[in-house]
Amino acid sequence: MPVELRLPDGTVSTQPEGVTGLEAARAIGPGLARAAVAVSVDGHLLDMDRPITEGGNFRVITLDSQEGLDILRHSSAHVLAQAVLDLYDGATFAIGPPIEDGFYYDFEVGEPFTPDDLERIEGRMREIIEEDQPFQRVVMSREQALEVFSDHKFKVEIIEAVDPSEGARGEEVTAYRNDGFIDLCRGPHLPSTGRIPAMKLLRSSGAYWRGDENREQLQRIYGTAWASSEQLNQYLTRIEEAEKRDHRRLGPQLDLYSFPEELGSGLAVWHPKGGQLRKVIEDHSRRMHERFGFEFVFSPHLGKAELWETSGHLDFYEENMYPGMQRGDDPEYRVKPMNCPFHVLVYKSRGRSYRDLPLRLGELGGVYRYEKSGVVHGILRARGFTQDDSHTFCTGEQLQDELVLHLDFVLNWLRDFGFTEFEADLSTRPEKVMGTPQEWDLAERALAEALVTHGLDYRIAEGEAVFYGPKIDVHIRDAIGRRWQCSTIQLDFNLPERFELEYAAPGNVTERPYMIHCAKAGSMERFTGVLVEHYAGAFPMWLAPVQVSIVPVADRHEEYADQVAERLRDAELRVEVDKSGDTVGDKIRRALTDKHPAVLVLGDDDVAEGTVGLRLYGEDRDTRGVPLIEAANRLVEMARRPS
RNA sequence: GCCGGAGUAGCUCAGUGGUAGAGCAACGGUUUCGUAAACCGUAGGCCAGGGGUUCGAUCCCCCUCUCCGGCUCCA
Repeated sequence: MPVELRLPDGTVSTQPEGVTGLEAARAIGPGLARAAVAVSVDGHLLDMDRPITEGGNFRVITLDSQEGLDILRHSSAHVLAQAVLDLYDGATFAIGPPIEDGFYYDFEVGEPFTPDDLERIEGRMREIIEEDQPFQRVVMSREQALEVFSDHKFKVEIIEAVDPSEGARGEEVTAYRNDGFIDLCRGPHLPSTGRIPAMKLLRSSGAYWRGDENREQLQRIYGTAWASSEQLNQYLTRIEEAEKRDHRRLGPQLDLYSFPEELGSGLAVWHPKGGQLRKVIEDHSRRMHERFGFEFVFSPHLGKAELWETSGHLDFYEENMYPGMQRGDDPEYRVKPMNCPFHVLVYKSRGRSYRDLPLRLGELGGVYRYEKSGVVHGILRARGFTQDDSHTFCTGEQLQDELVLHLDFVLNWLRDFGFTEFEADLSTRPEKVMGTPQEWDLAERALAEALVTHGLDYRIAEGEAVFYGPKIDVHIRDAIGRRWQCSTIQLDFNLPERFELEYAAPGNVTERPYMIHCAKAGSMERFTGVLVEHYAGAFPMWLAPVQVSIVPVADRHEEYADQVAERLRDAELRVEVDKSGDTVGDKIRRALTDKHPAVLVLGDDDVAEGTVGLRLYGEDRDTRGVPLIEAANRLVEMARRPS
């Protein structure tokens, strides 16, 4: 019986039963058939030489699509494993999936790989690609597979983990063979190794088997593969560009902050320009908090260990806390890793009535967490940082509206800083929890509704919530498409319980309030670091530490430059006058490399006419003879902060 | 915390088992200049820290600290 293949344009291609993907593609066009790496029937990907037995929606997969690239990278990972097994006696292999922009493969070998090893392996891979070995799909029983892979313990573990209850297929295992190499794999693969157009190994590192730090540490090799060497080069350039945005490089370069070795790992000092930047961000945070009905509180950096026992942090968070400190017979104290217990104490400072609720308490609170030494990463992951933290106490009836308000706050906040793409995760109940199933249902539903109210796309992270309540994490995409987690809205059934929080409900019934933790920027340090990378250091004018650089052409223009500066400072602009003895070109170059949004060049004509030469960052031309008033108005307009 | 790599002037980097080098920045002088680097000069170093091997260590070995790439974790 012939199979009917519905092409993406709606036409139907009727083919004999058992037609291969390659033949079907050829029927559409020989060029397409040459470019094809796999076909898709009703969403199922098949190798080019697999017979098609049932019709459906048919697509030819080429390297122009993400699916095609995934196949390319998966096949590249196989070639990587093949090369490693060829070159290293006793090496065994674990898993090797395609990932964003590339692939990796995990190995167990005697010695970790060195950069020289990578070169050798890449050389062997090129030979395999040159030999154009066909990938052959092999179907075998579990028993056969266990036999074939008996020397490879990780493969055996994978085969044994295949759930036989998954219908008839559960007893079958597929693998792909090329030359003497065979690897377990669902496929599909490229028709042959020669179909890998461009590939490069990037680095090696350690990685735990199954991501479990208690299990074997394997050696992972990362690589990338692309449809052409142009695309590969573009990708490598993109990596370089991303490196130039690195906040650890740009921050010190722009004199924002630094990480003195004497200070300690994960700790930064903020320089005046970084301080200015943070002040603008934090001022905006305070204004927004007030606008959304939050009240500011302050709390100390440490508190009695007993407080952290009551809050439960010493049970579930101690490994992230700095050790206790104690003097003589005084009680032990702990530096705070979170602000919540303090805000709870504010709540408890007097009896509360339903009329007090919702009570929204906010603080830019400095916290300290003992991060594992391998994870600190500039100001994106520090040991001391400042949360724009808030804790809202409300009744059950208020919960829904409060969540909507918090999410509204978060999104407004992020938009003000130029982020437009958001993705949310809704983390739901894990196995062990505080709170009743009814409470969790209520809370998860309330969070989901808040997300829907804002028309925000979200993913449900099943079972990923912490034990004390479900939460929403909001992720942003930056200018070059990277995803960052900043904001979080977290419900808490635990602390109100542990601290026995209460309020008097109407009719003088005692009730327990709900509690919502919320961070908008997350940490001021991380958020600032993300902004540095997002804008590559060239901040929008309202954020820029120096908004206007004034460049007098010669010494005799300095007096006028001071006058202009004063005029602009009166208009609340942040202005610097460059009085170094350097040439005009040099001074302009410095202002531009420091990424100042505006440069005013002042010479004889300007002194005579009361004008300025205006040059804006990102524009490679300048405008001469702009009247000072006009320039000032324009700059003030550009520097306006989001209201 | 784990695996690997690295640490030389403020920054970017050369360098060698035998007294430490460049460019930029800094400082001094000359230049006073109209849109991305004027010229001359000066100074700057416990070669991350500590131990060892050696006649001699910045270089070789060990430990510690810090950073980088990952894993795990995460604001």
